[in-house]
Amino acid sequence: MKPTIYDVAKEAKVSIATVSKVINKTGSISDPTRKKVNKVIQRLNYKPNVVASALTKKQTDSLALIIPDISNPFFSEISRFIEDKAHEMGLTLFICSTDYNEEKEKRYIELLQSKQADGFIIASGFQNIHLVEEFHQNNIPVTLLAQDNLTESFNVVSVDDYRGGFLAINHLISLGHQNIAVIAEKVHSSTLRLHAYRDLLGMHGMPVSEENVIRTTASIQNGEKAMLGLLQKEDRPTAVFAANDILAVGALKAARSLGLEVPKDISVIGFDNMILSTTTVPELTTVAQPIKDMADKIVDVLIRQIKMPHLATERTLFVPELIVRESTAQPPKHLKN
Amino acid sequence: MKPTIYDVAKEAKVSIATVSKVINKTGSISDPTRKKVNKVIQRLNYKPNVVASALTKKQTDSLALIIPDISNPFFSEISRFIEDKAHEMGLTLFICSTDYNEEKEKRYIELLQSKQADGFIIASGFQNIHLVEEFHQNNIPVTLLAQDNLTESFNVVSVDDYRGGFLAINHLISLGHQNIAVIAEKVHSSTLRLHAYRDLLGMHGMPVSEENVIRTTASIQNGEKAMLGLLQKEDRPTAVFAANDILAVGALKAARSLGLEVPKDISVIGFDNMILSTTTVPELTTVAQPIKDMADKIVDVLIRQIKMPHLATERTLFVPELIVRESTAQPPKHLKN
DNA sequence: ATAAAATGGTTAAGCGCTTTCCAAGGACCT
DNA sequence: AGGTCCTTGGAAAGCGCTTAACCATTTTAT
Repeated sequence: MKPTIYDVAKEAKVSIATVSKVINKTGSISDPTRKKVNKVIQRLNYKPNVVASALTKKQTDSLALIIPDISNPFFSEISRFIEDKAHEMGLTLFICSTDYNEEKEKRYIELLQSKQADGFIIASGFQNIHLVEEFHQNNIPVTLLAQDNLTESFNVVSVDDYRGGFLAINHLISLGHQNIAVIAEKVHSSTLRLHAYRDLLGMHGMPVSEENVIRTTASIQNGEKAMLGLLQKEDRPTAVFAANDILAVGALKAARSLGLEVPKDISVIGFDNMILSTTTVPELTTVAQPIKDMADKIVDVLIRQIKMPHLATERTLFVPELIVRESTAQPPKHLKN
Repeated sequence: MKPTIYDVAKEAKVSIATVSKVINKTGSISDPTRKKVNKVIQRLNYKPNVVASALTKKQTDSLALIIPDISNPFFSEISRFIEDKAHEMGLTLFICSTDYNEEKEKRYIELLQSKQADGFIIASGFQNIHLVEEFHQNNIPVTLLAQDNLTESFNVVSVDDYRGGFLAINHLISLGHQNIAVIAEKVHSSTLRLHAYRDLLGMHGMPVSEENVIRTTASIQNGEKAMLGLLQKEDRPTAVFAANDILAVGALKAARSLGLEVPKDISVIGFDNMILSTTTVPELTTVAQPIKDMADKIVDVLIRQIKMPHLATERTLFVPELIVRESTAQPPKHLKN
């Protein structure tokens, strides 16, 4: 049998209270007894049962991270940073992939409530925001990641999506593009990126043709399909802004399959700056999110909320950065006016 | 306050034992009382505290998955399948990234033992196998993933790495390549792939030059660096087998940076068939592991071991498959003999 | 009709910890 | 010498659940 605190206490000839206190460095314990207890702990290879301690402390020192899909590189990269930060703060992480599926969202959230997670991080792409609103009523700490919801007062940390969209479109416009299309996910953050597109085109007196904005879900195939549609149009765009790199990679593939050269014939810009964006040919111009900073911040915010539940909510927006690589250039000459 | 089983019992005017039994569908409870209890559970929005139940049952219904890095696409893809399967079996998963770092390995394993994980999955890339051996002594269920260790009798599920290497090299040889190099990770599975290389070259009477085998760790940069070295040699290989796709992508980049065309000037073959391998130009010829099957199998094996600790250990090797895409071709004419 | 078994539910112990409260003893002061 | 304070450690309650043991009915078998 695994040794328990009782075994340690008996061997060390002290009470279990004392053992508990030396483990947790609480109370006041003299040096000799502390050493004696520690020696026994070593000898028995005793490991405290944190399930038991969680039950008494009503606190599990674990967080839940709810994302659409860990196999999506954007989420796996950010998850990694969140894991590191959480671990650094002495917390463990449950990572759950919900596939943009409300059913799964519900199941996982109930499960993790049962598991007594101390707090929840809900990432972009979460469908049923009502589920999250229930957290508020039950006073469960939540913070939203890259999902800037304005209807309720959640703590959120995100990139400034509008600004990111602005950066991307502005880059294309300043290269001389007049006919710019967008392929965007059907999630809130992409909608914000899209707003920047519309606003900026408006500011430059360019018409926004609805044919030029495609809404889809993130996958290489969908990016490909969307791009194919765009390229078959009569008045084909000279540049496309894909609202994430996955979609952009699909767009690149589509262009290539039609024999079009990027960026000579058409420019493509992505968003997120995932590893993917350096493995393509040409390498992808994109907008980078400071995901490490975001990861650190979100666990800080969540911990703060756990410790001090009644603090004001806070929204943190990080500023994105344009990364110019090889996939954008001036539009083809004959198309310029 | 969150409702407990006592609240439900009081409201339903039954004992907590009865409530427990209807929740767990154990014992024999009449239909009327069951309905009555369930109604109260609904009304109070009661969620059983699984921390408490874990303490009494001495079982947490959770597994630990120890991998080097969740942000590596190979691991994030397979983690996703493992998560799905575990969840399907009613288990949750702790995923931990150890960065090939013995320090972190140790910390995480102790942590997860404290958390009372019911079983452990140790993935390829785990450095300190002694840590795992301790599991055996403590009777903690472990199974090894894609890490075919022969020194101890662990349960393992893996791809047949030797056969995979064989497939890759055989493909290159049958295309006519005589001068084949290898870039391999410094992990056991890659070593097996390397054995196939040596054996096959031997069988065909080709000399194995040690200059042609590079050992490194998995990253795009390392692949690039290794390839650069290979290409600067006098007697440059006409084909290279990268023991995983990450390395292969690096190799592709290196070739391109030197103005070499793949596969016209040099062939590259990868291993793993990650999404990455379809996003490159040219698309990567590679060896696919059936990771979904492997994922399903490994949780089955682990669960079996948890339930029946004294069953014989079992090693399951899945057979890999060659996926021919665009990055391999016959060697350049002037180099053939 | 009576014994045996099945049914439906309760009581109570215990899982391995944390933490509050208390007591004993020593140091220090008046 | 007696009182006060501080330090160190222990006793015991309780966290929310499961489950063995038990009891009282009711059903079934003989």
